[in-house]
Amino acid sequence: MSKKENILFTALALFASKGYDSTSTRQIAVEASVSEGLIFRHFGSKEGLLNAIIVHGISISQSYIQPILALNNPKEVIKRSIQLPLSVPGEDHEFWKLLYTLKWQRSEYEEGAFDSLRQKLTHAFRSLAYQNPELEAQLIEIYIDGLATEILLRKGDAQELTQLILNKYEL
Amino acid sequence: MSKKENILFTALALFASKGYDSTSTRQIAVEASVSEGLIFRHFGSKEGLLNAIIVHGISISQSYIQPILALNNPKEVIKRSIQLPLSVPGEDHEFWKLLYTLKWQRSEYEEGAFDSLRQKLTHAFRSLAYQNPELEAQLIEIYIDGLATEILLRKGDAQELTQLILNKYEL
DNA sequence: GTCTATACCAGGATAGAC
DNA sequence: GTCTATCCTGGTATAGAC
Repeated sequence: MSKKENILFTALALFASKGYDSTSTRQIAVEASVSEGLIFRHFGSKEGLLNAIIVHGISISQSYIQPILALNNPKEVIKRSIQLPLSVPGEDHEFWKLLYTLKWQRSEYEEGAFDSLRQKLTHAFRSLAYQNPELEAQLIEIYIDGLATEILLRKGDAQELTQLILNKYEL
Repeated sequence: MSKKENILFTALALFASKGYDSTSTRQIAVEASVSEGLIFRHFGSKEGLLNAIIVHGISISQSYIQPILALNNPKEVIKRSIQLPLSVPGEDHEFWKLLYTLKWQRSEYEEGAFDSLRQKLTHAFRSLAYQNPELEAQLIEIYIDGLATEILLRKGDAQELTQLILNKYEL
């Protein structure tokens, strides 16, 4: 791993656990075993470092949204969407925790990452003749957020909860 | 309004909009038109100020949870719980936004405010003979969080979404 | 690409007068 | 209770050498 990557992943871990503002570049440098100056050489500013993390994370997250977008069976789309939080690998949890934190802290980061998924869900509900496909899709997003909160914040096992929700849709 | 209260409400507004860490005591002092020293006289530290805000807010929030705890009809308990986010008066929105932000930022603040409500909901579902009352109660909490997010963060009108959820329980 | 040294500012907090 | 003035630390960021 290059020092640049090293800085990026160290910063991600610290931002996720203590928050962006209360993590100092000093600390990132120490934990990553690099000089503080190097952070600024590579990323320009602390904010630049944060952006690099987001960009990297978004591209990773596409990798588990893409497969759902490719599905044809509407029931399968709904099912896989609900299972999404459970299917995110542990190594990506830090990134998602950071993103959820930022969402509340700095509205700029309210994520468009899920826009395409919402559209897909809307279509799925429409083809299943639900009365209000848009709202139903929004509700699935609420489930995703809720399950993510359970997993990321309370470190709970969301398996049962996921199953309960799937049952409600007879999936 | 005393200067002390003035500091408290000004800080609440700033913390809610920009986050705790990136709001300086300097700024609070300016916006509240008091000297910076006064903040520390009254609250000891910036952290102390935050605590005062939380304590004040928690006591307010009891005022809309209490009425639900007093209900006897289980269906009514569920209904009113789901309507909770919609029923929170606009003037309390800032406080809730702050609390949701802190929840992700500093786990200490993961709120026990709703513990009693969760118990009440569990009983309600049990008396309605639901298979898994605990999980069902947890799901209602997810609805509450989701609706709160819609209202507080996206400033959306959660009326339709609330109705959709109520329909699912035939309420 | 990387480190060392350092500038410079803003943060929280305190002292002392009124 | 309140203000003014001030301290000190630690934050981000830059310069210059290797």
